[in-house]
Amino acid sequence: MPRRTEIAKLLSEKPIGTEVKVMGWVRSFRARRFLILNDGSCFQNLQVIVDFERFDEALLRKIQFHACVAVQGQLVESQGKDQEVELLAENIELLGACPADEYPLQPKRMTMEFLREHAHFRMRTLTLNAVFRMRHGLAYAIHKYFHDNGFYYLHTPIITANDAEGAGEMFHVTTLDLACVPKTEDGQVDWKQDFFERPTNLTVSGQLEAEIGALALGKVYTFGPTFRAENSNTTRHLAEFWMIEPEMAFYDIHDNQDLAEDFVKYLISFALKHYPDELTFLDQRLRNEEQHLPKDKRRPMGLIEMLEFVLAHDFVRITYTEAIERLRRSKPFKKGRFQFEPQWGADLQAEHERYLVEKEFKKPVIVRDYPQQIKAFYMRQNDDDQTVAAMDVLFPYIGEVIGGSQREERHERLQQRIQAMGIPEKELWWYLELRRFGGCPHSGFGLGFERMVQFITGMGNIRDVIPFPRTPGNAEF
RNA sequence: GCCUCCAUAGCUCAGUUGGUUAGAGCGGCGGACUGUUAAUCCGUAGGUCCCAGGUUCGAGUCCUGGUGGGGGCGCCA
Repeated sequence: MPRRTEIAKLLSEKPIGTEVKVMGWVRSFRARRFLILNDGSCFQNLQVIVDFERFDEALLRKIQFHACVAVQGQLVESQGKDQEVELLAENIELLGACPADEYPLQPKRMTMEFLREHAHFRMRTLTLNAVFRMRHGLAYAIHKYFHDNGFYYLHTPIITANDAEGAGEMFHVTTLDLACVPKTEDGQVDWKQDFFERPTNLTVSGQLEAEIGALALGKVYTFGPTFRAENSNTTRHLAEFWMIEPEMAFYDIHDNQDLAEDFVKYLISFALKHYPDELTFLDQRLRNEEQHLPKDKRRPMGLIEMLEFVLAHDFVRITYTEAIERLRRSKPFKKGRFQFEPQWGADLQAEHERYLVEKEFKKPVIVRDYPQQIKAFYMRQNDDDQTVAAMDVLFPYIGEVIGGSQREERHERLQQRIQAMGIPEKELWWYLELRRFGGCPHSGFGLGFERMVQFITGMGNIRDVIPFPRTPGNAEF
């Protein structure tokens, strides 16, 4: 009895004439003769030829959609045209039945909304299968890119007492009994009795801690879960998402932009090179989806074509001030099509970003030097005293994929900003000390992992590129 | 948080100005078929029309409230 072989190995090595054993889930069983198996080792399936007269009728009946079977037999050259090799079944064993009259999934098109309600089965579908293989590949590519470029992977804390980052609403972390919260004499919550003896939260960013790393190791990056308790209901937001945050000593805002562009392009080229089967499928899927849309709502390019296009062109780099000028000269503004007026001092709205990326330049755009009043306290003030060295990388369809900045390394300036913005200075004592003791110019950015996966897979909703999405009111799986 | 749309068979949907017994395709189940690739063909079962209330002679259809979900905006990554 041969040992089990993974389908990926059979399809790449094609040991024709040998006796093999595979295990996998049934994708389809046509004419009681053609059994299509997938074992997750690759996106491709293996076709098994079943001579039904040689097998027990009761067994054949149980070979249903997504049932799990083990098949032993000889690998031969295929007579059909869509595969090179196939397996002639000599022995079939049912590992796990999947009664079709009760199983919610069906071998047909299902909506993403329906699949989300069956999240424990959904990655068995072709689309989610392709997405999560890609997600893995990109996670690997991220580590590889940074490792190959001399970065160190820094693990920043998930539980933090830092309340000053200002990146968003936070989830509280406590072991206190919520039904009976201990109070101090003046009626406040007595945090001294909590686990950490102070209020703590789930992190909204590892950036401030990454800066500690950068000022010792030179180039570091974080890659971990991040939490935002915002009541955001969009196709681009999650309450729990994964963020990549490189932080580099001696990098200014231009070095930062160079890195961001090179990094993102590396991820795209990695996907194109290593996941052609998945991308071809996702490309076709997107075409099929868009057939239901009116022509003007469809994407101008297919998925793969768009990825190649992004790789082939330099990202546009403009200042915020220039972006506002261009927006005010634009057709949609003159025709009153914008809901919000582009105005110096106000943040760019989603409609403005979309116009710049999809209409004006038709490629990714990096906007830098934003007004300081709309950006975070730690961003470095420019010499004009009005703007800060912030940058956002804007992509078609998903908008802001990266936000970053050169950090304010001058102690007095940073302290002034913290005071001006009313942030409790006491909590940031260690952050300020980084500027007093051996500080240096440094920069970094945050990339939303799921948004990148969304862009590369063409998925419209961010909930379909993370296995177990956390959104307001939803934590079932 | 704001705005908006949707909820009919297991799934995707149709259902006319309110009218009698609620439909299709796919899937399921039963059968035929030994080279299929979304197989095909024949047959068959399957419904609390999301929930509660209201208008009406009569509600899947209209109104109010609720629940669940989608999309847009804001916040951001």
